[in-house]
Amino acid sequence: MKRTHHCNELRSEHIGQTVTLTGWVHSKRDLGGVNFIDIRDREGRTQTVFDPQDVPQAICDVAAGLHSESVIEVTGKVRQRPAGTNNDKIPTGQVEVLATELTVLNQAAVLPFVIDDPEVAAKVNEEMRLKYRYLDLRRPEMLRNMRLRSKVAIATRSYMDEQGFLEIETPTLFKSTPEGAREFLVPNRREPGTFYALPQSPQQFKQILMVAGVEKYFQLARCYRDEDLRADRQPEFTQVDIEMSFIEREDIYALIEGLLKRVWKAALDMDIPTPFKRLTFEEALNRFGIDKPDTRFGFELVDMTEDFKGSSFKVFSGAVASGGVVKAMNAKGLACVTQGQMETMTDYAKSFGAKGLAYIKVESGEWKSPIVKFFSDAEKEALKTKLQIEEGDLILFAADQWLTACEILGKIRLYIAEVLQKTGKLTIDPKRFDFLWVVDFPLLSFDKEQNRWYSSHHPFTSPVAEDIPKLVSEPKAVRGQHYDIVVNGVELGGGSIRIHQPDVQKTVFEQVLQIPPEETQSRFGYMLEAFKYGAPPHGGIALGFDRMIATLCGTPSIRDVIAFPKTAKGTDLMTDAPSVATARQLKDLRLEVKAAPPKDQS
RNA sequence: GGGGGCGUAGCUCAAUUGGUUAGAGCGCUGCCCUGUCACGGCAGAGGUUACGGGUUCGAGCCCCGCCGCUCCCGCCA
Repeated sequence: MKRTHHCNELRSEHIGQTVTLTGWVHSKRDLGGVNFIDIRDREGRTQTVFDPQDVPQAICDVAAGLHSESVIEVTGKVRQRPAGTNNDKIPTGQVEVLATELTVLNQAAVLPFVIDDPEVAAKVNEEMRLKYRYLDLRRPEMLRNMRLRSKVAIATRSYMDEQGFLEIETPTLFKSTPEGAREFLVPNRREPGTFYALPQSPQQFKQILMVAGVEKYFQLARCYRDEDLRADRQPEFTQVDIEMSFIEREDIYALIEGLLKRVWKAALDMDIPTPFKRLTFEEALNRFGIDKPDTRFGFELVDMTEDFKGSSFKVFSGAVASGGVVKAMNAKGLACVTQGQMETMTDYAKSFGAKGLAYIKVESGEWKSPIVKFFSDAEKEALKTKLQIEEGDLILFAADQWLTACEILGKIRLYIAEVLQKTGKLTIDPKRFDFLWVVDFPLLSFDKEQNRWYSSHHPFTSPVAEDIPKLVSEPKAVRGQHYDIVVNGVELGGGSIRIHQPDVQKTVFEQVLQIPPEETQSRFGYMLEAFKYGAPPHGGIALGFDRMIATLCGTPSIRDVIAFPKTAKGTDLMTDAPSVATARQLKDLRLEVKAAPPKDQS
């Protein structure tokens, strides 16, 4: 190509030069005689002029017939724009290119949707944007996201390299380990009836790399999980996967704080303060009702258990009597909620397992509530003091087992913040990033349905050393050496110090998680084996790369930061994947499909 | 697996309580226009109201089903 400059390059100092630009027809203004065409490439845009007084009519005619988004090559002389016609909106607005030659490299058909007007384009249905992803990605907003993603990937690599880490790739055709997330299976043609699985993460390989003496590993790893999707979940996604040997939790905190500092600087030119705050799991739940608190606004939860344990309001005292708690939250200034909004909130709370949502509205100096008549003066006084109740407040309650009560109010807290933001009563600075570590998670959680303990994080998480004796006798009390990194209520990542002693690992698998020994052997035998031959103490972390980019870009959906994302049902609207396999393919794999073929949709 | 929202012209949206020929802006086509940059002006084309049933004298609107997109719960060690 003869391109001499990109479309965001020409300035006054180029006046007089003959240049060639290539790019897309961004917009066209045909004034009957003179014709202006803004040519755009990924860097920006430049105005070109087709004036019949200066160029042959034939060229002007071709220019006049161009559709938006056609690809052209324009050669001409850079000149100062006539006085009063500068365009301050674009950096090249001082000059224009007087075209002398025009080549149409690709005449574009009429577009399915406009992409030159950012406001209109931003409203286009996502279905349309996904089907014509190549058009959507041409929008400057999307291009910016892709650029930022690239910058962050490179900053990550350079930081990790400086810290002495090796970037090592691990297989994506892996062994099926049917625990945790559902896996994508890949049939093995060489031995029909056997399957690979796509890894949910490189967890086991990175630990093996530690046994292999790598000491410091990282990878921008693609991970696959066949679970239902959300705005922040895709069936395939990218993790910044990290593992180190001979370290403790503090080493990981310092490493990641340094990495995020570098990333925020590279992406947003922001200096984020370190070290980050730390919250225990218990404190996070107690104050915010969630293990990934958004600390950019108040409405913290308050414990009222002691004050209501003897209450004549049986819903509260009953909950305490059966080992539960009473939690309250002051939604400052929200007494104005309508009955309808209150019902919506109650339904919302019920969807998380609440039996109801008790409340007090403080209006005209009065406590308006169906339950306040059951409260003693002492109870009212306790509420007033602990919750700092004032005129116009709305108090919400949850009385249940500790975790449930906290989580219900935690969800309501987020819901309220969202409502207040929409109505403009709460403003959060978009440039504010509240980082924090959540630590001291319980190693195990109990599954009531299956009547057994399962790993809160994963079965390789090391218990806090002094808790190891309690593994079998008192599983509930064992703390894990697990940590999560959280920003603005988004779980950016999590990790742990791992178990490196085969006997402890075996105890966890067989005695705590009660996986039968033969199953342990077939699924994790190679790890237990590897740990026999000199496994260093090690630990690591994985950061959700897509979520991190989405946070940096200020978008709630990771689809906006993935070039070719899938829909909520896991389909690719551009290529129409997944699709049926041919009879020949199935025969090779010795697979028979029993499901009815999908219905054609119109 | 469950719940909510949406689906009307190429795009974004209207369409009173179920009532005449389903409208607007942008885009598109044609004509006019020599300094625009969201250029402007005139004219025009464009609809199986996602799809399939039903109720009704009459359905974009009500009911049932179905497909797609989306948000949430479950799920995501």
